[in-house]
Amino acid sequence: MESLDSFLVQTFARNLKRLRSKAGMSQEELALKSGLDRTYVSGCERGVRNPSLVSVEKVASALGVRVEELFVGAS
Amino acid sequence: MESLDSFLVQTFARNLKRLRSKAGMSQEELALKSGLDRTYVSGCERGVRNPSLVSVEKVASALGVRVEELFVGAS
DNA sequence: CTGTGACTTTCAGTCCGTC
DNA sequence: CGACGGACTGAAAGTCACA
Repeated sequence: MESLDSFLVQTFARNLKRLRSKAGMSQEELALKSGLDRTYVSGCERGVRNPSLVSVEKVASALGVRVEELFVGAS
Repeated sequence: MESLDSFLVQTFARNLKRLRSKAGMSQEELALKSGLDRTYVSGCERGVRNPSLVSVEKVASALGVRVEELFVGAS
């Protein structure tokens, strides 16, 4: 699948990957904790998914970070 | 329609309304500038819509604010 | 452990209105 | 000007087998 050309989506993707790694979690663990599918998390990190706020909230909660953290670098 | 029970959606709703008012724009003007539908903007402000990141990016751009501003108060 | 294509179901997002 | 409803279309949500 092709990655989306939205700057916000790509920023979210990078931060998600960064924060998940920092937390020492695998995509699979994050998926489990957030109640999302492993392949969906994968798609979000690659910037090929355009998640809704409800999905954003789920991963932020699972990572134990504030939502703003997932958007750092978005101007 | 019923309002969503997502904290992030409600936070976004409040901030959107606040920032739009501050900018002195009507919902219709914001809709036009962002390329979204008038009724959709209304739904977002009432917290009955669950926007995607692409839509969030559109309204932030139209309002001339950083994305983080739309999530102020979300912990 | 992660990427990916294909797929079905649900809902984001539009457009027509009324009050 | 804004809340709200109905009907619609395209895209997001959610899942799977396989690389």
